Amino acid sequence: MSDTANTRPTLSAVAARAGVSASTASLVFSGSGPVAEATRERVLEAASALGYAGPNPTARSLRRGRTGIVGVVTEDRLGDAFRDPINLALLDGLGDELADEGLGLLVLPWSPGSRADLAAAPMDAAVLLGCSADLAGSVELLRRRRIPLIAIEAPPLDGVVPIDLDNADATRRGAELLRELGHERVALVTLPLDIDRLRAPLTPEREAEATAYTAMERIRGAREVFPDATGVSAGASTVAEGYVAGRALLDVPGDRPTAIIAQSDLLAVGAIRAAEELGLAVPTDLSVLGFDGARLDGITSHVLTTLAQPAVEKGRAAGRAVRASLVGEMPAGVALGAELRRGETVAPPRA
Amino acid sequence: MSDTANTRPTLSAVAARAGVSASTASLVFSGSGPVAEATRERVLEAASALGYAGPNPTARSLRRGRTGIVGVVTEDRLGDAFRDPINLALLDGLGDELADEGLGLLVLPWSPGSRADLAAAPMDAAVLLGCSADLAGSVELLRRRRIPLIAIEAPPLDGVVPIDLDNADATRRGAELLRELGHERVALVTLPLDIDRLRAPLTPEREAEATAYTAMERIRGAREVFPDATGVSAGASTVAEGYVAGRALLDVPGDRPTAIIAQSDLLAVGAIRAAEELGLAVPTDLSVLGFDGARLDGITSHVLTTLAQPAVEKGRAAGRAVRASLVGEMPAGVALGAELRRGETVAPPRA
DNA sequence: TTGTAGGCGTTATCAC
DNA sequence: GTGATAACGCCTACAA
Repeated sequence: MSDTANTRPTLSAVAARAGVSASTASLVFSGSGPVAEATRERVLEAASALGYAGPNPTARSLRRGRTGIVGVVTEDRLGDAFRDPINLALLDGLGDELADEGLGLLVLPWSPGSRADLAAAPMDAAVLLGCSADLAGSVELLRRRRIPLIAIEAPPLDGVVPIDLDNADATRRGAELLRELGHERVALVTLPLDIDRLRAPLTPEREAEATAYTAMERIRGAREVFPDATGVSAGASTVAEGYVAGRALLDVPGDRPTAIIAQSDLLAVGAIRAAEELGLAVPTDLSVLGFDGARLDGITSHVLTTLAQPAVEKGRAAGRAVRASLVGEMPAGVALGAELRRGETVAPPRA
Repeated sequence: MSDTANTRPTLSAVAARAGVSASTASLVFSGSGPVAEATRERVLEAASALGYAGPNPTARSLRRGRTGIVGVVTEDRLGDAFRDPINLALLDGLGDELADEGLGLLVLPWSPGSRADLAAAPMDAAVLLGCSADLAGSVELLRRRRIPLIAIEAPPLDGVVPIDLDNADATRRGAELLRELGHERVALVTLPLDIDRLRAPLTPEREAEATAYTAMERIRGAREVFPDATGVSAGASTVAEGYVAGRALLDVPGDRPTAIIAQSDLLAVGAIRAAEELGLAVPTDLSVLGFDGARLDGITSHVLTTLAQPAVEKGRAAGRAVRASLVGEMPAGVALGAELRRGETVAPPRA
């Protein structure tokens, strides 16, 4: 048994066995330079004899100054971040765009529960996903590392490339539709306002302390049309939470809202279920507006009237920005738009 | 402006500025060794003056022989792999278990569409996720790299630590329940049989060439009770696919099956919808058995009779196996069991 | 076409 | 407590 049996073979071991120098062997594997056919074969033979699996990625990274890894920072536990269909679509787009470059995704949860060590994670660039103001700390850290930063729907941050959605404007357009139909009492079901994800009525105090950028932008857009609109914040973007929120808004004495602006389609579906359980027909007794426009497997509902966002394209745009920043460019930010898609869940209020 | 303005500062730059040696500065950051308080402060001061963000992760990895990264190899595009609630739960468990150790997850899709470069990805261990026989090639590669391998529900592979579920036995127990109730014509709706994910009737030929281990094990378990059972394979584990499969099985002339064994809850829900659309009541006209037992947000259905599997625990077990293998142990495999959970979707066949 | 030399940024070891 | 030295495994000028 040879003495190299137990330790990973190195390039020089292979070179030695093949009777060439390490640099020549290196050329065989990197392909960046001419090597005589005979030499190449001897090297490959030595490699397979030794069980050499190719250059050590870490050493190569150090030498080249590139890891081939892109970090994806999420504000949830892994599973939760990926439970949102919009994030999944985004991930598809991002993954596609990066896979071509041989870049891998390193998932970095940055939530109160478990937070990855952003200081120690090897990466060439990072995409900030469920962005809120709470991210400021992590951004600071990554910036010191001089890691190019791409943020999806985040408040403007110095030196961070924004991939934005017109959350406020899109919501405003949706709200205008409701107003044109004659609605006046409109309630909101929002995404979580911060990492505490408290499920509770909106209050000026809570809004003042909110950190979730997307949620706040959508609220802002709604208020441009219905300045006094209030409502409840959900604990997550799920049908179950939408249902709870819907009950809270609809199962009340006195005047109910005639329309609900939900900040995601899942929340909208939940609200609709709450309404129907209370004997309210959608859209005759209650109009419901959603947000996202992603296909929801297995969740039956009316055809939602919703603000459809280009989620896959968001991911692609982020991927392109990552690639640009890796070749030293400072990529321009991207602003994407959501589109009002007319379904069957809004109508004039009952006379 | 100093001449170090444009390049990432290094540990020795910091050391130089603080007037100490690199090794001493290193101790300040790694904390592994005694450093005089005054020295420490001077070093930290120099670091912040230079904008040093801590030791370069790649260099550290090279030196320490550890990257702090665990690869997760999936057989789908990212988005698709994470669309399955079972995988999400598993990821939660795995992430939890690894986060404590400061280990990050590097997602490596290994599908015909986009396959990560398993030879070049830095990692200390890998978890094989949507495992099928097609993985053999990638396993071979990773094994040559001497990377500890943990496989979730995979066919036995030399040197790979298995985290198994009793797919065959659990399905058999479910099938036995159906037989005891008096069912004789039982049809299967299976998970995809291979990476082609063809949606089509089961045939001996297709089964012979199938590579998806979990699907085949569950088929095997069903056949222990209903040796002649046949059915259709779905193109994915979704309600939509379950619906299509259900139509194919139920919307036929002649004797319909009186029971369906679906290989996931999503498929089961789809099959139930197909049945009801055809005017068949569940469970009176048709019994449906699911698999998984995960909570499905927003997907309303009967309370499923299903084989509930410990998905989070699967992830945790994999995480523990990873940790063990990183300290040089060869972890024992783990065998987990699914439990028959009686819901309201099975009943005796109509007389 | 091949080899030599040097360094990527750290940290472990061992002296002092 | 601190510092010199070497090594982790590879790649790339440059020289031969």
